[in-house]
Amino acid sequence: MSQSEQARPAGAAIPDKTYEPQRFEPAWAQWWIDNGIFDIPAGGEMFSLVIPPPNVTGSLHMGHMLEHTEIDVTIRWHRMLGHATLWLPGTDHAGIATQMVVERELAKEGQTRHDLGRDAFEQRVWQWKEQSGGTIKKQMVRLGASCDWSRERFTLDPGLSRAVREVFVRLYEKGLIYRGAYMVNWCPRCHTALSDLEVDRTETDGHLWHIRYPIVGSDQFLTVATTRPETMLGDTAVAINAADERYLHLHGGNVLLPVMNREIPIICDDLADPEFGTGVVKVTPAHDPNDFEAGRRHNLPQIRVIDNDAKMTAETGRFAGLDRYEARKQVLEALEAGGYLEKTEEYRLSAGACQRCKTTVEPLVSTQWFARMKPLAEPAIAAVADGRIRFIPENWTKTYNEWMYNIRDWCVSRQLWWGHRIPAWHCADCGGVTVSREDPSACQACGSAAIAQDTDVLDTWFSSGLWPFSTLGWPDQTPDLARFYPTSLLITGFDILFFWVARMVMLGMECMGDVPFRQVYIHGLVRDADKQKMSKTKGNVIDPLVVTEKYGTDAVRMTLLQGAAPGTDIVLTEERMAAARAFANKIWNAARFLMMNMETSGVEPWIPEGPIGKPEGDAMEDRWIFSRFHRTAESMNRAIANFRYHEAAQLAWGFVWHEFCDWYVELKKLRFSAGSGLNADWRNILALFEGSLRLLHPVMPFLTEELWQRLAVNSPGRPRSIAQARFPQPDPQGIDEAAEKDMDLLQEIVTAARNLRAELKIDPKDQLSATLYSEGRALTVAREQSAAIARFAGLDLALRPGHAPTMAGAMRATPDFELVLAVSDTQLAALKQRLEKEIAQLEKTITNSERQLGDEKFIGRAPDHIVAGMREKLGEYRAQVDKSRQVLAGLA
RNA sequence: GGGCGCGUAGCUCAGUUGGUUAGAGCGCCUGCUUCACACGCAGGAGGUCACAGGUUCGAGUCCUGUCGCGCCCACCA
Repeated sequence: MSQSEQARPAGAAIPDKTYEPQRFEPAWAQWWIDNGIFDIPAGGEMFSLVIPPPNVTGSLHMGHMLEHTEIDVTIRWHRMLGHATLWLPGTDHAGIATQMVVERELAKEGQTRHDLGRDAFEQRVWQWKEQSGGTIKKQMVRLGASCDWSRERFTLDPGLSRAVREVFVRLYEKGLIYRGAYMVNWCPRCHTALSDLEVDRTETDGHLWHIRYPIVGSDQFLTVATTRPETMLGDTAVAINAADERYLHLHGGNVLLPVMNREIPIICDDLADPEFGTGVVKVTPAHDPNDFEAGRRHNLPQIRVIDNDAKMTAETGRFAGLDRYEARKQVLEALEAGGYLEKTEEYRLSAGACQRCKTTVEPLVSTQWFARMKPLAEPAIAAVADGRIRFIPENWTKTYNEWMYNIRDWCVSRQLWWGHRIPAWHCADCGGVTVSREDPSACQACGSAAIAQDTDVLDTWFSSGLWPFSTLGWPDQTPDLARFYPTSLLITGFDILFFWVARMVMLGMECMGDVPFRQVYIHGLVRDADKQKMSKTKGNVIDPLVVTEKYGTDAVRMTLLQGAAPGTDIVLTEERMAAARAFANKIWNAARFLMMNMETSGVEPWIPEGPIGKPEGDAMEDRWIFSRFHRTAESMNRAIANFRYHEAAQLAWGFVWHEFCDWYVELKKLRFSAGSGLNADWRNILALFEGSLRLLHPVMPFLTEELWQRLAVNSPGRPRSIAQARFPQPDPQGIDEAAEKDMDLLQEIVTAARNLRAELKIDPKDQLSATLYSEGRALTVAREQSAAIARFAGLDLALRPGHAPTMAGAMRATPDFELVLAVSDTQLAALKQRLEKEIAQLEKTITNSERQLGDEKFIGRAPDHIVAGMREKLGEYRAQVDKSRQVLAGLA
């Protein structure tokens, strides 16, 4: 017997009194894996999904847990439908993010990556990766993720790196990757270029400075407005609009750049908007994307005035070496001193910040590698347009299209050390570039051996863009690739729709000639009780490990799913988790109760073989619960298929608690008897309970496995795990409308009686006589269920056809029946007394309220809400006293 | 500047193509240690479905507008 076999609970033992998920969840998590429960069968309908690989930057947060729970529900459901189901797990090296984390670690030791050198630093990051990747795997296992760990992948695995290299070379050969000096977003802290997506726009308060540029050969000047005066040092023109008659005569002339004392031309360009500011704009081709374009249109020189550290370059003369913000100050002082500063306005401006380190990015011209996107976007647009890929919720299609239609080239090179090294070699002799699948030994162009590999690495999303096929063995034609690509479904967050989803579609179409997935379900964000996004900096994160330890994994999963309505965010609170734990506890105790009764009845743990159809025998409660079971199964299958997880969770919850436990088990209590053995009652109960566990299994895998194993212990033909059992499918044969109607009547009779008793404040222990009048089916139901009515409603019921002779006080009327309680003299007296006392007290309160509300001083001085509140209360007292008087009158 | 979404019970949210009396969980009130469960049982209060129009036999659900809130995209100094 293996260690994990031993870790299983002891057979059929009746569950302990308290539900303590911590005692069995970790054991089952490990047992599933050790026993190959998630192994994929050789044949059958295929269902595949690749995980959105978490970054190896640390551990998993609630967003991951939500995502993994949704994935796991879908995966377990498909597995239980008998499909060959693959959930491929893995992690992303997350270039810039991980490098930053490790650099921070180094900083604590007073070191930089440069102190270590590239190789040693990479080793260091690998160490970190091993640790973080291990933590992530451990967490996923603990959360019950039913993935196939034998297929676990990492974006820097040799196989995946080969795929990256293959794609890079292919795209390069097709002219879809090029290298050149263009305007990029540069992070002066991370020291790397960034793609547009990696720049967050944030609005800040700033200024708009109006600067006078003297016109050469005149005593006039042109006033330009800028938010970044320090860049003027690199101006190589000023622009006016060709349609702007105010300045048109100046076209072709020059202005003298203040401070720098350089003559620069006045050009006509649409860059200048006559409506904005003065209608004249300075042109700094080296430091602004628009100016860069304008500069190319007019062949303007680019003067680099800010370097990679965001310090001023030698080009700026006396400002050289200054930080960009210090330079701004000093440039402004110089302008002021020279009388060039016309005015300063308050201005709201948006600046780009590095997504990772929040440093303000510097737009500058830099030689980088770019991927041409338009040709890749076209097939990606078509794939969605013609329905080969479907977004759920559908409106994400629009967002996707919007981005695809306006796509711009993608800067794929990063000046980092952690990532896939760009497979390009530069020749020291001829300057030629050799891009190759195999490491070259000589320059392709001139044959020189003096070549060195490009020092840049690729954007981390380049490799994750290949994830759906690189993980399956591509570029080799592996059996997995043939079997599982295209994948069936992707479940991910909208925050990486462009970063990842869009790129997977483009690269999948390009490399595989087919879509990477057929459906994309976009889930919401996990928020805290104040609807705030969870973030480490805000300190409002709920740690999955902490709450799963506290409430149990099943309860947290249930809570997440209950909130997971498509298109909405998930508000996660501890109250909800506590409620979900109560639900788990309820099931636990139902199982405990059943097993205790099985013992006294002499019933061995047992689960039926084959699907659930109709009940044995013709007891109403059996026919009813089977019917409700099939309807629930039908709805749940549909809900999960349509990603309506909240609905699936609610259906399971409502059925198990409010139908199975509240009514069915209560009704069955009337039929338990010692030594009865495995009779029809038990076979029906156990079939339904076991079926309910299967319904619930995708949502609450641990609890259901734990209880199922206890029930299934002596059933030889069973699967090893409930995870391998079939998910319940509705059987029309089991639908019984007559039983449902009868049950409705029984519930109405019982509820009416309970309601009356509560209203008349009759002691729950008092058994009452009552008469039920009806012209229909209610009499039959009441006769057949008289034992249940006696127990649930405390009524000894007499049955009469027709209607009640008088409208007595203790009566409840429905369209189907009238129920009249016989209240005995002593009860009546007690009731009268209680009512009279209540009325007297109420009248006293009412008198006091009326006196106070009649006092003008009080009305005048007391705050309005107090007065209003008191008036409202008075109304309530009056209504209550009226009701009590009526009841009293009815009883008299 | 474009695009998307939200505003339903005290709180957090469901309510898929418009259809009989708008639901859940929590919270609140009342009563119950009923032999599985007080992480429980039973009963109850609480909603002009943001506002104003419109379409319809019928609107929380569709249309228009207003107000409030959030998110995404965008090269205007």
